[in-house]
Amino acid sequence: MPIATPVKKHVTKETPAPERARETAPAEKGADAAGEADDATRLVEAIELLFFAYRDFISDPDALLAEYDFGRAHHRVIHFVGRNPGITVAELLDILRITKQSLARVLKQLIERGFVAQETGRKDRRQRLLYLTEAGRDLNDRLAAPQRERVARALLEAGAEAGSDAEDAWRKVMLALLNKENRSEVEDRLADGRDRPKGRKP
Amino acid sequence: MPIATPVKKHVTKETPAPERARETAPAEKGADAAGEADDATRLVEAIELLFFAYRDFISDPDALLAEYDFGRAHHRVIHFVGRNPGITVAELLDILRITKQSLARVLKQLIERGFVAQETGRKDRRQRLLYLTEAGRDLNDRLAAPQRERVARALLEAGAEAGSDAEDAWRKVMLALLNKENRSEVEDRLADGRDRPKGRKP
DNA sequence: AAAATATGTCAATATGGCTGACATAAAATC
DNA sequence: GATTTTATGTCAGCCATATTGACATATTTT
Repeated sequence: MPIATPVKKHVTKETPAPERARETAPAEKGADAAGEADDATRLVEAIELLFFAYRDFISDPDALLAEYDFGRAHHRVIHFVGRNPGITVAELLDILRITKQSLARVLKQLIERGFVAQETGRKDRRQRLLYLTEAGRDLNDRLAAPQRERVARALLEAGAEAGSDAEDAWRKVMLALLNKENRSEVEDRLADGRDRPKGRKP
Repeated sequence: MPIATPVKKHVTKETPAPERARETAPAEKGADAAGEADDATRLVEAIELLFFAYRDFISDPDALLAEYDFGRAHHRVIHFVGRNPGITVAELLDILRITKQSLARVLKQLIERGFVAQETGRKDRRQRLLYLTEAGRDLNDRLAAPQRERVARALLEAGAEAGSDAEDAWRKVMLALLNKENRSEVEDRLADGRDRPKGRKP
């Protein structure tokens, strides 16, 4: 599917800005003779913004993961277990949208190497509740650091330009991009209603 | 690497909202006793927003691609060739951040099946300039449609809530999320300075 | 003439998805 | 209490898409 960023194994490259001199691009889309951005163009640009932002965004922790011989799959698990201590396997699968067989592989490695711990559920002893170990929390933090910095910087930069509620506007748009069925799931853990309890429904 | 969404081959599943009743999540992060979102939490939430928004966003065209037996890689190529008619292989590689061997495979298929056409560069005859064929433009459009709709809807919803410059703020943040080296590259094709010519430097 | 560049291609490998089938333990239901 | 359902784990194989390294070709630059 669409415009999902690839993985890039050994963080190499860094090409030095290509010449970009198009010859004769046949038909420059639609109505932008002088300086009008028609809706279609604006929307396609938004699509690309998502692509590029995400591409750069997820490029941050790669080097670190490589040191551990982990991949993005491991990162995702670590992140969401870190965010939802005691999450069940089923819930994790629901977030990640992968099969249990796929999850099993990375989860097994994470457990073997001591980043994730399991615990039998007390109410339902079939369940395996997942937690980060000390090492797991540590790695999680080191992985998140560059991403947090990136977001913080971006919000600052943009906020300075666009008004201090830029962050709020950004969040609202991002949230509105979700499938409706996922809104509440995500909203639950979000700051929108700061008072709401996070990740549980007692 | 981190929190990049998986591919989901045969668009199945759709789990019916799990129970989500955590037992005793040990330590609920940091300082949110009552209703305070510390910076770290806000930033982590932003990270997740990017993950979830992107996950849903790229899920749109999957069904369509499957009809053609294409994957996300094909979509990416079609999109960027469509946006940059006459783009060279090297430029495309630079955008996609993959190796030429990886590109070669999907590009070959797209050419064989008549969605992309090559043309020898006139100034530099080593170059292969890439264009979408009629069929390619058509597919590109059909792929983009649900994504455009999604973005349009999101901007509307959020704009209604957050003021009409929500779009502007959103774009500024998204752009600020990019690596500095990529800013100008991306800005070039963006609406920020509506007057600037797109994708060329004559 | 030699070197650098743009592209293509062969071959091997890894990651992380997928499917299907089956196994176990615990809970829920009849 | 027996049966069925649920949560999880696991084996085995497949596929898409990425990687690396090496090398070939045509063309442009030096």
